[in-house]
Amino acid sequence: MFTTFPQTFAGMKQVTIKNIASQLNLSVSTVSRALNDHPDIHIQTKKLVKKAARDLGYNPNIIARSLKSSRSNQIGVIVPEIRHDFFANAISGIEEVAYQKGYTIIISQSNEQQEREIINLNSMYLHRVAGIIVSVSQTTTSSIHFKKFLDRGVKMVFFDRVCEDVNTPRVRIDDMGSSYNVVEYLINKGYKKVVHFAGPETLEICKKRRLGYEKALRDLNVEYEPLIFEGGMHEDDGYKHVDDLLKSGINSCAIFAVNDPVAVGAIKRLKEFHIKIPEQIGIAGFSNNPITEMISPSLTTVDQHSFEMGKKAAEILIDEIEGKKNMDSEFDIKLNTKLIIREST
Amino acid sequence: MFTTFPQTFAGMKQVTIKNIASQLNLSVSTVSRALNDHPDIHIQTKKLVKKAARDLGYNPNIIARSLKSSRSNQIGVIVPEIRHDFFANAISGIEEVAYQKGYTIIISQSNEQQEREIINLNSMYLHRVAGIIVSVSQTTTSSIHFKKFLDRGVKMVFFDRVCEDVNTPRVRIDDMGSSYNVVEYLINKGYKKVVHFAGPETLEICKKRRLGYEKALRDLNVEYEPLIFEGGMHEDDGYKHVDDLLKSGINSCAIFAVNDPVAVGAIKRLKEFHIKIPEQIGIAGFSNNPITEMISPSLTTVDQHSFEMGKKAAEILIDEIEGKKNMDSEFDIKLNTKLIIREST
DNA sequence: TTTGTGTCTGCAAACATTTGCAGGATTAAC
DNA sequence: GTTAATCCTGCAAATGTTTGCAGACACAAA
Repeated sequence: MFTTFPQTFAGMKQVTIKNIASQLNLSVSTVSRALNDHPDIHIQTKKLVKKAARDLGYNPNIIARSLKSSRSNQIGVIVPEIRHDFFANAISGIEEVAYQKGYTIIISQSNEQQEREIINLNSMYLHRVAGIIVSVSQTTTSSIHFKKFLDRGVKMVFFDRVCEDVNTPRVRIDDMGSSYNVVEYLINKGYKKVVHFAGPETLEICKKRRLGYEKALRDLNVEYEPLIFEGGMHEDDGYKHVDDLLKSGINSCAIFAVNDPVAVGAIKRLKEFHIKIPEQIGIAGFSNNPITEMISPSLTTVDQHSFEMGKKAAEILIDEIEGKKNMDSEFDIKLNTKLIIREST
Repeated sequence: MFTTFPQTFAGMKQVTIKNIASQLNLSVSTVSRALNDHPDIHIQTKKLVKKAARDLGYNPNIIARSLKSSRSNQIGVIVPEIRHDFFANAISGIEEVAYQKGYTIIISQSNEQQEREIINLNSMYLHRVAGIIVSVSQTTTSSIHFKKFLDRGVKMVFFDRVCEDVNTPRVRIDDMGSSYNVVEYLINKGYKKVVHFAGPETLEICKKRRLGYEKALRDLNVEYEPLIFEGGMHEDDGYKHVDDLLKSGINSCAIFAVNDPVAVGAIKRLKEFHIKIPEQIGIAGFSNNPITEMISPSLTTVDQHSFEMGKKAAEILIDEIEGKKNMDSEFDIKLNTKLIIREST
């Protein structure tokens, strides 16, 4: 008889505002207003209604509510792949602030496919999400699908992998500056030559990191040409690049890899050749994946504060949704990164 | 004039079934039926309606639809922490099959707090999700909140961290059998003693792993008592356990850790003592986190197929939602695990 | 008595859909 | 000419809320 929860059973009809109304001999509108603390309603009535609502186990029907208001409290999140450490952390951050502010997140992954990005975007639009947070896929070449929904008034915020030619708030790191710092550090550390294992040029972040590398070499007046090995962003890419590097006759230098997996692949291959790290060849990655701390030698890398990035993106979006003019929202936010120096350099 | 998308602009009213109806001089019901391929509607009418829908850029209002049908195509997912590698992978798997079958996932994390689990559960219920996939939090001691919603007819599937006293499909690994295998392997490998770094007893999976350890020792007729160090599931726990282990006078054995982080913590500490792994002390973990492959020495562990686990859970839930009697759904699915042998043993 | 003011409540429409029921039209069978 | 059958379409209710407008009531001021 005395359970914590109202008496319910399978198939039981949901308790609506109507039930409360009839039980109390009030109209639905009065009940609705009472529950929403409308000033027109007598305080006594409010108390009465609220008590009845509690007793009956009333729960507002969110669906009906968003039908009426044509807006939901859901925030859409589209990322390339949930399982990637960086995105998993960012999502965690997003969920965290969404939860605090009373929003719910709905997630989908593009699997790096533009086509799927479009489908997901559309599905979220149909669900009348209050806003969407996106990190674009690697194969996304056009921004027309984003513009389409922006034109329809959908609030959108990009993070990390942003879409350059679309006018929305963006949250990312200063890729160029961060990679500049890494290269500068490597040079100061005494490495006579620094090569770069780059990612695909199509990804803005890869381009930026490469530019930072080049700029650092220029600024610091090193006497050699930039040497870049371009490839993907996975372990095998780094693994293969090492072969190419050694074949090119270089056997003493520092490697700056576009991200941690590539750096890890490189370390593996270097170890197979029994090359001494960091003495003979030093190596630095990018992202501060958990792996980097565990691997031997542990890897110098750049922390991107993925969790905070997610939080920031969510904060901006929600401010925008709620009409709070966030000063940040007009900008391109560049979060600080942190160079983490470990054994590999 | 010739864009890929229908002409729309900010604030533009959504195109409804009503618009199509009035444009074609049909009733809304006819249009609705035509779009849903109802047999009552003339084929010509259908074509007409569908063309008009395309031309006007009509999109069904999912909200209105689920208000009417009081069901959505959303699947709720509640996990302890999104950022944990295991859960991130499982979520990826869930999203993958959900996407294939036309569902959308909404995610929230309990942060290992029962209270938050309840709130999330409730929020999902209010959103009228079609079903919920759960991995329970560490601090969840009661199952009353799950029962509450099950009683209300909410479909639910548990994975990995299941709730024992609740009657729903479960997907998990055979923790006991898997840990049995690990211990058996360690003994066969020649380790004279195998100790266990256990997790909190409150977590079913930890209990099971411990039982597997104990059973293996019993079955294989080893002459020593089980030696268990109980603690949390993080790196520091493993780190500290090593101190306790050495203090107890043991300096040659194999360690079977409840999960990879604990094992990794142990490796770190062992290395600080310059203890030889695997010669002097061997060590095995559980989960096959990416770290385990990278760390030196690389860690023997058990692969849980997290991605597949997510997929399986989603498949079962969707079958249940759609009323397809999946044979599995009455069972406790135990996915195969795979012992991955690496340098640490 | 009328007018005004303030406080509280209800009617009914609106949101976009789906669907049971009924009815109109056409054709075929008796 | 009646009856039945088939095919197509529309009316109206229903889903659970919110909200503009109007009405009811009480009480005070003119």
